[in-house]
Amino acid sequence: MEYNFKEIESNWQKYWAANKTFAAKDGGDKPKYYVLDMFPYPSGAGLHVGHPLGYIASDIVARYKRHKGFNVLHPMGYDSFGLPAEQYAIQTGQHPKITTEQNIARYREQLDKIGFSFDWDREVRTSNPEYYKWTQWIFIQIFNSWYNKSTNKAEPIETLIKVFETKGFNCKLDDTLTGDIEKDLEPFTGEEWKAFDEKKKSDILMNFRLAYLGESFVNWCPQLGTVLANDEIKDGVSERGGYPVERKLMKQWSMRITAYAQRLLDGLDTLDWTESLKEAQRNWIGKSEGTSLKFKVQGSENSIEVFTTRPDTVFGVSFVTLAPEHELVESLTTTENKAAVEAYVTQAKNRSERERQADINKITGVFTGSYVEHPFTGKQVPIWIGDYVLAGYGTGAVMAVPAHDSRDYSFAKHFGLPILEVVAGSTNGTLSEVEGSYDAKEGKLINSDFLNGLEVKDAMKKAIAEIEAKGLGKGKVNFRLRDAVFGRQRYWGEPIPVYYKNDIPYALNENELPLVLPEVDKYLPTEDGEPPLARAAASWKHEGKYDYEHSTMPGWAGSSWYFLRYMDATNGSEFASKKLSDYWQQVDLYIGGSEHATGHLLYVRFWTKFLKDLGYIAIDEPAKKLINQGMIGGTSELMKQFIINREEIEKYNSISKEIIIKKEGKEIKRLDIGNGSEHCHVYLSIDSGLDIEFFDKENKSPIKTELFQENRAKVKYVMNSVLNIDEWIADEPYYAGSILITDEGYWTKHEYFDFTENKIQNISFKTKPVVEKMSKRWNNVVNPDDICEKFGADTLRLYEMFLGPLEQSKPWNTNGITGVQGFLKKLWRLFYMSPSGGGAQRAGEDSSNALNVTNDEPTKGELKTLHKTIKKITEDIERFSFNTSISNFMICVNELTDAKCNKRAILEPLLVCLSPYAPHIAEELWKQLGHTESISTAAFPDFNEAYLVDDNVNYPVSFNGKVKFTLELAATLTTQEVEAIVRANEQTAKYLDGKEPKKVIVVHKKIVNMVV
RNA sequence: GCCCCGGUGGUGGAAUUGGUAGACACGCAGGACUUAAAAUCCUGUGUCUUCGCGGACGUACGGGUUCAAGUCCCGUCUGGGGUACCA
Repeated sequence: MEYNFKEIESNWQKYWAANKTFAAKDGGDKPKYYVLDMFPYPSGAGLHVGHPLGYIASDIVARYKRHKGFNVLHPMGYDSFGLPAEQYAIQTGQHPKITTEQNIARYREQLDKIGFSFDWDREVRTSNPEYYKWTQWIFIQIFNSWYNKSTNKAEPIETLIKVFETKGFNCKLDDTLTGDIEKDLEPFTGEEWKAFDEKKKSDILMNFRLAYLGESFVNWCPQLGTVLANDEIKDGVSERGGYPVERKLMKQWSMRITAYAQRLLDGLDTLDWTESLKEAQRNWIGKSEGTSLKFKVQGSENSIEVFTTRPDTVFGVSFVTLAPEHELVESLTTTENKAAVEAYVTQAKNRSERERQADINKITGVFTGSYVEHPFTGKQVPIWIGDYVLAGYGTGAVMAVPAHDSRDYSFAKHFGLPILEVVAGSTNGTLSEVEGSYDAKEGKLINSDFLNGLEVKDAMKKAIAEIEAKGLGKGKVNFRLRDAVFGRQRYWGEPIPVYYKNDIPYALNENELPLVLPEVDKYLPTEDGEPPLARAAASWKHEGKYDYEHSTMPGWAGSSWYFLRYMDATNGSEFASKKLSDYWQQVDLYIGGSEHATGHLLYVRFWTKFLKDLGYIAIDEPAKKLINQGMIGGTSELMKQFIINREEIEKYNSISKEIIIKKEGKEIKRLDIGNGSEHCHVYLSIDSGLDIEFFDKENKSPIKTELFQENRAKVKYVMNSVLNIDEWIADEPYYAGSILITDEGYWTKHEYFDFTENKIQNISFKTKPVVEKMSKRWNNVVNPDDICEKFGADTLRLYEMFLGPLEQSKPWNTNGITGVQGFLKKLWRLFYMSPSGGGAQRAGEDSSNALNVTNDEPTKGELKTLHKTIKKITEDIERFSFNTSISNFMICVNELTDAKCNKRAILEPLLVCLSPYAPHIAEELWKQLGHTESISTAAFPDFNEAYLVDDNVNYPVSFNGKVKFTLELAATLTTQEVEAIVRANEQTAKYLDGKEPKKVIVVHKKIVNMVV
């Protein structure tokens, strides 16, 4: 019987669905294991072959863990709110819900064909009101919470109100609250608080809420009509669509993720994530320790506070720089500098992110005309304004130490400001006119009064102590991490569950949820720039009269807690019951792309910590172990094409032409191509040495011919860089008029010829593979469906794993896939050996039609093969090395084929080992062996060391580290005995050449090395 | 610039703790079967050298540690990813 993967695969996919084979049980005796794939956004393009890479890996682990006796949760769902569906809705007027549903249906169809063991009963969609009800609910919890620095966790806002009522507020909380807007708060007493009106109370509390409405600079994208988070911008343009982004001051909903900065940083140490990913998060959080320091403005009551990480260099300050947006800019500017400063500030503020990035090396700035006093020397220090100082970081002002900071250095050089050296580094005290600054935190302090002679580290401590003692500032930690902008001026997202009464935002009550996304007539902003939700019917108001919030939540809202929803996907009264979240705990294995490093993976950690603080869940981190699967690139197949010179092509439109094929300058063939004005596609195999020339038949003159190499054949029709011409033409009749030429002959009008006009069977037309991004544009997109159709899902699964290590990026090509399919066929034949011949199929011999598996006792060799395989596969899965396990299966089947082994005692356990990788064929053969239950219920075979023990060891014998020959010796021999035997060996004598070895090293059961 | 990860045959890659470098697979060459093709099977395949036995070289490059280095250390080159006036 033939291995008929199509029938087998569709049968088993139906069986699994009908029997809910992979439904997870919520409890029981088995230990739990939670394997999760990163939430896919169902895009209109469907899945290409790169997407399922991680899903296959996680599916293997899920199936393996089931065999190992775990209760496995392996769910899948859709992050189904998002920009592309909305952009499509704007263009076509079709509701994004419809597009989204179609895309999901397509995704599902593709996923099903690959045979994943997802528990589809738990599917979630973020755009489903049953789901986003709880996203809104969590938002309300965050809104109703503040971060208590003394308990170091989030608490209900009521506890803060209690504090205000009893003690009031003395402004001392401000350095513990890291949001951008609480700075301006005035102190108040408990009595005063009680007397405040509701608006005032609301405004004050807004400074503490973890979800808050605040005015801040945002990344505004006019083309998309919305704000974007930092991680949604790449190179100064929007990640989706590539539109320019500008800075804009806006009132916005934000999340106070900065309150969690330290915990997000500390938590990384407890996670088994890749170092590079953790490093990316650390950089993004960007902790820096330093000190604040006040500089008194001369002739004014004001002082400028700066943040510095180098208090040791305070004696090297030669000027102070303010960000253009700094609040003191106006008051510090002297009359004579006013015009220049105003012009500069206006220009700097209007520069978009993109422009700032583009001329990063362009140094700009302006002098205010004012001075501060140096806090220690009392000398006057000029105040400058420069856009290299960011308003949003630290205090928006820096003390410039050009000798020891490269940015200050360039600024000083550009404007001719003094450079004062205070750390003797590599230049040893003679820097002044040397190129560049000395930024290293090493060396002894000079020219620095009480710091002189100290090492940088000690000088820092002493400087901070002195600054604090003088009341000029204090030690401080700063984070680069910004609060996350939460509002989006878009339609296709979760409505923010807030309404406004007398200009005060109120959260909805839980029983009012979900706040369902209203219908609108258009998905565009209104004429006066309000978000699309402002188009909702006039009746869409809270209690019929109060406006709802018009912005919606960002894409990351729904994905920040979805892993919890899978635990209890249909719960109507809670986001997930405590009982079930306690049972399922953390995700044990999370697989997804590294592009989520500073977005999703930071937000999901933030929300997890928040929910834990309020006692809703027991875990502090969402995923214990995380693997980033590598990107799959595309392989394009370039065709070598000859065309008429582009400038002259018009001229030859109606002239009858032919092409001349030349070999080593000599003409070997002429082919008539008629007088059509359409392009004649003339292609030459990439490995050919022939030359092609167009020829004008009417004027009997050659036509200027060019080589063109931009055309890409659809990769679907190319295997090992050989184009399947017949398939290609059948699918793309546009190319039917082409001429394809190789050294063996040519193809034209659906027939093959050699150069003497004889019809031939085929030619091997070669294309040139180049690695590019997988994209429709390059004709190199490969769909998993096509591969499943042609080779089967099991082959696809194995091949994706066989390509290389999961975490490594690699281009897709289908070259090796036949080897993987060959392996499955070979496995199949072990079960269907012809009773007469057995093993290797002789040429022309049919495989047996009946299953032919015996109950004979396996030999020692067969057992060794099996147990070696069990051992390796187990080790490989445990360390997520899937490519090597495929190799090991191949070795196993090769050995069993050589041994002509068709014994049940060997083949049965082998099937269980293989079933996580190639589940369909394993199920089918398992059933044929007489089992009535799914193979997924079988226990993973135990590996028995006893079968692997060899009687003999093949010792490589080396001389000075170079292996010369091997000796098979009994494993029981001691190292001394081995040495004696090797010394006595006649081959040894040859290499020793009569000399006595200086030293002999024998590593037991490993190697012998003689030093001569 | 800074941070992270890589560099092994014609190709994808293997070598888990320093112990026979190139497993497994593709491709290629030759052969078997076939009217032919497909499918399948067998043999060979790192480079150089030799008729052959064999020998020499070989994991980006240059050094080092070691009886022994793809693996550890130092320096250089190079590819990919992240990030960037964050004081």
